[in-house]
Amino acid sequence: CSASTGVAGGALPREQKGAPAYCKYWCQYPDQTCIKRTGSPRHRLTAASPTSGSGSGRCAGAGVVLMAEQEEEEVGDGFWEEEGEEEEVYSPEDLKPVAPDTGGDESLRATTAEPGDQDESAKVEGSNTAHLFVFTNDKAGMGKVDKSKVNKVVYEMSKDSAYFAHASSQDKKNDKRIHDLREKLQSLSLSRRSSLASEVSALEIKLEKQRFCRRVCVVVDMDCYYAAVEMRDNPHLRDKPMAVGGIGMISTANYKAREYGVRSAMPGFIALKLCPELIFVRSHFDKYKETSDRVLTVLRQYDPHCRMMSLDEAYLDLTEEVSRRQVEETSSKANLEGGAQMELEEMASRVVAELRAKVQEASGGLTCSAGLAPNFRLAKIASDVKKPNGQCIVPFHREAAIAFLHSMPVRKVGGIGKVMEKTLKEVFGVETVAELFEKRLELFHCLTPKSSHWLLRVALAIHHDDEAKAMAEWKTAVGDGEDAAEATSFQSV
DNA sequence: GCGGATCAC
DNA sequence: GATGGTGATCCGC
Repeated sequence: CSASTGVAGGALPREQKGAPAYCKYWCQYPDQTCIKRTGSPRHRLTAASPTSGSGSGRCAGAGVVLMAEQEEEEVGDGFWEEEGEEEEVYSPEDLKPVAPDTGGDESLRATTAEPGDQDESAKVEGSNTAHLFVFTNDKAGMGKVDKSKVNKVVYEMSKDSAYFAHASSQDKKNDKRIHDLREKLQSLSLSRRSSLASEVSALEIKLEKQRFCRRVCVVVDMDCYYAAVEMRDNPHLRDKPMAVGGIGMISTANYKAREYGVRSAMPGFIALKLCPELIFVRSHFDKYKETSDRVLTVLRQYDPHCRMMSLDEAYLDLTEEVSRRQVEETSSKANLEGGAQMELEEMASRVVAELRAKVQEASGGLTCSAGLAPNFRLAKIASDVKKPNGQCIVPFHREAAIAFLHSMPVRKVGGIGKVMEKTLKEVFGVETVAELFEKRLELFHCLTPKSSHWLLRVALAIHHDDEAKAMAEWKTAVGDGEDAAEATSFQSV
């Protein structure tokens, strides 16, 4: 899971969407196993300048708002833990606590309310800087960490550096964009709003037709992978705070280290300040690769086309495997009783639990976490929910998918990074996906059509290309009879 | 097509 | 003292 790669061994970016078919980096799988299955392009979103009419086409001025379109991984590591097999069927209550900014840190609770001008005023020395760092967003397994304390240390160690100066200057530019967007937002008239309302609702209906809920998408993510491999090979490291990487940058930290707030993508010298007894281990990519290959062998038994996104993360489509087992189960049970088919959720969970056990065996005891959902965007997010060594399933119907996603902070969505997170929060007051949906008219007013469309799909828990294709395949596989009628019933609102 | 920005790992 | 390296994509020019 986590692993930022820079440090030792030299620069090893993970494979991204839309990459060439042959991954020339760490995961050298010539047969394309290392690229993501759905190569949808990212796009970047721009705010229309207040002066230029938004409408179609170009808009001069203003800046970038976001990039998007992918079901990318949260860098979510979990902490190392050998026991505690967990399995989770998602239900709304369970996820409530996951919601946005529950953990302390009032400093981040910014100036959302008044859309006026507090441009330069907010120079309150260090109070508001956590968002400048990638590694300050919350991660699995760091619940007990005193975030404000960590943020303070990070700030103290950084404030005079060139890095910080650069980050601040970038942030300032973004503040300007935020300011422009706020102005744009204020220009939203009632009549404009009502025309947007009909436009957007028509779009929702169209998107809804792309929904397909019967695909079993699974994201498997190894728990703090590099650190886990190192601890497997050096068991005495297990009860000590340890990080893979160096003084410059940390790839992965074990759970002991995370108790101190140490995490991936954090510079080692800051980590050392947070945890003076931290042990640094240099990375051994050959071992990670070798173990990863063994894991891949297991995964291919379940989906021969499974894709490794990196050494520690894989995307599988288990639709066929689960369906096959359902049939098996039904026919064997039919001899005894009337044999109702086992629920899709139940069978999928069972298959994934089995898969994870095999992964653990094949990797010499490493644990992984998994997310199951009707599309990969959701599965990716779900894979982080029960980390470490657990799995989370989003039931295969529309309401569950939406409820699950709506409970999430927008930052959990692949493609929304720290810049977009701040923009959404400060311009629209949006922190969760539910709020994203509530503010869809405002978004359509202020952002480019492309941006708004993408965000609407996110808010509806639809992953378009992905699902449309899967649905088409499913329909043909199933034939055109009544089953096809059933297929359409799944997409109905 | 380039430069800048964002996101991902 | 000090904050990785790389690919992909998109926008504005």
